[in-house]
Formats: sequence, C-alpha cells, structure tokens
Amino acid sequence: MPELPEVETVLRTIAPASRGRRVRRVWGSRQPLRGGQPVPVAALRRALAGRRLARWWRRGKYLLAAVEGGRSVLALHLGMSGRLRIQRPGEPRAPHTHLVLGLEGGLELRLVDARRFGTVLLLDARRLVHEPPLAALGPEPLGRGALRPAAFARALARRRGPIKNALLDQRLLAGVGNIYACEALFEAGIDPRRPAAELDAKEAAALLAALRRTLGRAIRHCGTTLRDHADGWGVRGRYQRLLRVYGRAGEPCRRCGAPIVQLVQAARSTFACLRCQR
DNA sequence: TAGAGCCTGCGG
DNA sequence: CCGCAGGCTCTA
Repeated sequence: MPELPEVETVLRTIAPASRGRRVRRVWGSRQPLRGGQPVPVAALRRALAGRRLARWWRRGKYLLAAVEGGRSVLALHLGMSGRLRIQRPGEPRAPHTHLVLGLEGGLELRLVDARRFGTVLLLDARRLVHEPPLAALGPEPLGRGALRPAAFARALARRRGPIKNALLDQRLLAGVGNIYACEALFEAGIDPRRPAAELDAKEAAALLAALRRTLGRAIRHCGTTLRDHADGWGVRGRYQRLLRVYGRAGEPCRRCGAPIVQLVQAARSTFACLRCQR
C-alpha cells in the first residue's frame, strides 16, 4: 500500500485521534511479520501500557509514536498491504489483524496486514537516528531539512544503474516507492532507464522538484488507493484518478497520446511514456 | 546491483 | 490456473 503520501495520510488521521490518550491494552497476533519477527507484545506492554501517546510522526515510510515519559518509540512499517485503523472495541476485527492498541476513551488502533511484509518495532528513543532501521534512511524529500538539489545531483552522480532504481533506494531518499517514482519521472520528462549518473545538475533539480510536486499533490489528495490504502477512518485516497503513467499500460499518454509502456526494472514494473520521457 | 524470496488476495 | 501487487532483505 504505502509510500510517503499514504503513510502521511494515515499519520494525519491517527495522530489527532490518539494523541494524549493512555494505552490501556496491547494485543498482538503471534504470527511472524517481515523477517519472521512477530509483534513484540511483551516489550510493547512494558513500554506503552499506562502511558499517554505523546507524539506521532513519520520518517520515510515509517510511522513513529512516542509515549509520555517513555524511553522507547513505537515504529510501524506498513509493508505492501498494511493498514492502520482507528476503530471502536466493539467493531469486528478484520482478518489479518496483527496489533491492537486499546486506548483510554474507548478507541483502538488496529494494524491489519494480510501479506505480513510490515513491521512493528520498539526502538530506543535516544538512539533512534543512529540505529536501524531509521539510520539507514536517506533525507526526506519534503519539509524542513529536506534533500537539496545540489546534494541530490551529487548522490546521483555516484550511482550505478538506472534512475528509476535509484529513486526506490531508501538510502538515497526516504519515502518514494514505485508509484511516485514512475509519476515523478514522467513529470520531469526523464526516461526511467537512463543511468542515474548521467543526469546533469539541471535534470536532477528538475526531477527533485517533480518529486516534491507529485508527493505534495498526492498528500493533498490523501494518497493513492489502488486496493488497500485508506486513512485511519477508512477513507480512501483520491490520487489514483490523477495518475499519469502508473498502471496505465497501453492507454494513451495524457500529454502526447502515445501509448504508455510497461517495463520491468529491478523486478518491479515501470510505467512510462517514451515519447515524453527522454 | 540484479534476482529471488518473503506472504496473501485478486483479476485476467 | 497464473501472474502480479503500493516493500524490503538477502544472496550471488
């Protein structure tokens, strides 16, 4: 499901609904999530139970939550199919529910993830940025402290392989996934197969600007719902209607009319208009 | 730096 | 039935 705009959309509903509420109950499925790691229920109970959720934020595709007076930070990654929902305790639990945080005031945060590519971690608040998994993340594309064009150009110059693959590498830039990599390359008019190191400073700056515009627009439309994505209340995103290339193989380019092609790069589908993207 | 692998569900 | 899916990790 989730790239930066989808995670941001979830954050913006989860945070106000749960901030300041105490965690009353912690329940975890016993099934393994990504890497065979089950939800660390006992550690979560120790770290969270009885404490107020003080702050939620996002880093790349990770959702992070700090509790008042706690030394640990809850980190959630939604993988491909993960959803985080706010529901009442009485509502039936969806299949593949892996984590439930019961909050004071009678709300529950529920993590549902059919494919189990997501993760639930408890991180040391003091070492947060120095330890995996956050230490490995590159700069954010948006907001304060965001990646700057010159640094982006320099990083690209050092890379091997196609620009599309580079955009998916979270060490270069955190939060971009397959949809927005394709969309931003279209917006910038850059062929996804071009070697990353071949882009000049001007092209790198144009690509970064296109990424920012695309991600910002997607956030304003509450993300792209192809199948699973919804905000904390279950409201679907609307950006899928605005996709220019992703998922449109064979359909005419909205700009020039040439058919959108589907390629395979790094074992993922790439969508592009090879007339507009050079 | 590619490719396989991890999982389930869905659409062709 | 097969192939494919919004991610990431490990292996050659």
